[in-house]
Amino acid sequence: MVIQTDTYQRIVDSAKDLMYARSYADVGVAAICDHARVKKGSFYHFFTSKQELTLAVLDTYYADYKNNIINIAFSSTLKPMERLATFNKLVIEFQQDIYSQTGHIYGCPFGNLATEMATQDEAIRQKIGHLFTKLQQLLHNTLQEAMDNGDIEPIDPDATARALLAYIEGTMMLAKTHNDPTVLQQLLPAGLQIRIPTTN
Amino acid sequence: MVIQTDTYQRIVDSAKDLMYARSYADVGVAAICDHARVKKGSFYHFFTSKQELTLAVLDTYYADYKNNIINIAFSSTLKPMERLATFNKLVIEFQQDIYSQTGHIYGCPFGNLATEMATQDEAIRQKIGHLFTKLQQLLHNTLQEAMDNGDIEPIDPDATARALLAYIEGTMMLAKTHNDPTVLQQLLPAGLQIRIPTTN
DNA sequence: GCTTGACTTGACCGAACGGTCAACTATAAT
DNA sequence: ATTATAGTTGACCGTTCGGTCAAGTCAAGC
Repeated sequence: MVIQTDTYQRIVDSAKDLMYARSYADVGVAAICDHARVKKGSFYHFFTSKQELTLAVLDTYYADYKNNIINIAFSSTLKPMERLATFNKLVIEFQQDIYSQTGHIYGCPFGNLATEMATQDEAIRQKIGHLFTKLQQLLHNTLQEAMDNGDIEPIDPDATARALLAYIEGTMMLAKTHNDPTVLQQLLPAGLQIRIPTTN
Repeated sequence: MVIQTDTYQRIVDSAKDLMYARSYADVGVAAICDHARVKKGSFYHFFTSKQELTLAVLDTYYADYKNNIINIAFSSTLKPMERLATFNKLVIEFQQDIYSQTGHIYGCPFGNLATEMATQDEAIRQKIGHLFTKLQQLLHNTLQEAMDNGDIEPIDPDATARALLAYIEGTMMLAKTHNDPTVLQQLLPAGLQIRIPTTN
């Protein structure tokens, strides 16, 4: 027999929205079930635990992120450094939209969950670690291409990619803390200037 | 009558340690009371709510931070950019110590709490926002002094200070997510190269 | 020595937590 | 038409949550 209902996805989608708006701990299984119009017993037919759901939520976060931001910004029709600028633009627009609708800056869904759960749940921490590594590789490849094209001076592309990721995440966190989208507008574009030179 | 016991401080200290190691939501009032060897009724003699305690905890976080890191690194006996390098060194040592003792990178106590609570609790969000602003001003003054001394080229000291703070916080978050102190060693020193030029 | 008020104690509250389960319905495959 | 199983339902579990409260202890101030 094949899957025949959309219950699984409704649960994941509800959890994704609720946990992003609030936090892992603040969103209970009951609240997720209510939002998804699903009974708790049905929830535990699809998931063995809240943790397992959260791992599935992370996949959906990433799929959304890839469809709505990565695939557009990191298009091969753009020059490498233009991709990074487009990425910044899309991130700012996304956060600005949420801010207009909710009055709150939500920040990065991966960063939020990692910060809350890293010392508590090893599986969740590792999963987010892998996702960050994938983002880092994307930035690395882009910087490498910019170097190869002579668009930027020679740098350490790996260290610079990690630094850029750290800068993006830190900017998101500051914007969330100040609940102010202009923080993103003022800081994110400057990230393109970050360079870590090769150490010889 | 004057305060005659150390109960208040035992509660704050316990909450500080537990919340830093775990999270706001994962540390209940009962756990804090157990750790502080205090009964719950006594807790509510000193605090009207868990939120009020958390605001007090933030003050203690900051006092510790100032005593152990800021006052040492930002000593006027050091040249401006040396202060930032010393700050990096002390932060790395602090996180490395915790990692050696617990096997976990805890990250920044302010960033952790802000990320978890910013959309949930306005008072906590604002308090951390103010603390970040204070740190930003410290960085600003240091960069300004470096500029005035001619140690660095002219930049936008305010934007650069905010960018540096974002970079530090993002680095802490990545190190926590990868649970790896070497992330700090590799990334933090490069933060001193961050420059945001003045926009004319 | 008595009063005052800071502090402590332990029992208690309703609500919410994550999770379980037996019974039931509906549907796909034979 | 029957069977097997995917999916649903609602009641229920023990535990913990943040918070309350009446009663009691204890020491400082008069």
